[in-house]
Amino acid sequence: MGHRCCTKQKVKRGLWSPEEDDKLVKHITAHGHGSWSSVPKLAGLQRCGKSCRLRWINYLRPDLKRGSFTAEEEQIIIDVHRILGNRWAQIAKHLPGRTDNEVKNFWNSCIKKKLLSQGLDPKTHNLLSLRQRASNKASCKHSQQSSFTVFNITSQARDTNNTVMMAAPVVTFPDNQTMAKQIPSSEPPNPNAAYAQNLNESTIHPYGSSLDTTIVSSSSPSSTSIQLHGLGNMLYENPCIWDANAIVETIEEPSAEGLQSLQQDKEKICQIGTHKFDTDASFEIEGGSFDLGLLESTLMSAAMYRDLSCTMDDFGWNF
DNA sequence: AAACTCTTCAACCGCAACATG
DNA sequence: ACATGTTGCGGTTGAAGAGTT
Repeated sequence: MGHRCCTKQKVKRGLWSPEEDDKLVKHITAHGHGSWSSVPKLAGLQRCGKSCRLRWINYLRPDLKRGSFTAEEEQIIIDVHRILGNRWAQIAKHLPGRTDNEVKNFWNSCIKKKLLSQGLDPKTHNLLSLRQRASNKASCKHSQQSSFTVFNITSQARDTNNTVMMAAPVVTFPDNQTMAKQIPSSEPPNPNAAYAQNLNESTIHPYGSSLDTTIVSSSSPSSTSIQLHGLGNMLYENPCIWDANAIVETIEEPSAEGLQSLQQDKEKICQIGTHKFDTDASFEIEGGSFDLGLLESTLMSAAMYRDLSCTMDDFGWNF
């Protein structure tokens, strides 16, 4: 069964031969593609227009970048995917010379596995529950890591005096300290309302991190304030993480040594270089210097993965 | 060396949105 | 308003090559 556009004609399918490529390139270079449905006839090809279009876009276009993806490109894909999900065409727009098909294939063959091996759900970028991770581990040959990054902030931020630029540390926890608990969802039906509510009210717990992060203001689209609290909230009052898909699991009370270690982490985070922040300090993240890595760990994974596609479109990705 | 399994990625499929008459 | 054609997209398939037994 061929495409609807070419059911009347006899068309060739499958891989393209160099001769066919040559015909297509010559035709489009000389005349442009115009209406794709007319291209096969004009170019002397026994293909349907759809197939010609695909071949040109994914393989023959002169502006295509060939070869493996760089680490930088990979990071862009991960970051943008975290926000947009499987919108390959949108993601590809952030990678000059790459096609949606290429990005999709790279995701499915490489990045997906990499995230799984790090204990992250490739759909949501949240941490997998213990059960999910266990089942994944059984099928993943390369998941021998004893710890993984759960909170990776690379953004620049200013302290309350608006003077000090900081780079927050990466905080990792060993596997045996990872736990997840689902907050019972009483989600309003309107995703925009849910998003607004999350931004304005909800407390986000970067799972496994010693930071308790609260969005305290979102009045301006170009800036977001994030407040850092102490550990106690997370560990005792609301020991939980937003995770729409997670299986509910019990959180064990931390041991005395664990608490001490967490307190040390807390102090480390508040002590950046020579500058010491109050543990309840607020940091304002400017839109211009807002790194996707921050988005990753705070806003998105926690608040937005509830099918907020309409909100995503309004996000205005202007790199 | 042969058989089998796994991985990659080009190409296909079906659907939705849009354009045109 | 409707029918038809075109374009673009995301999910899926399967051939080919690489790796393993």
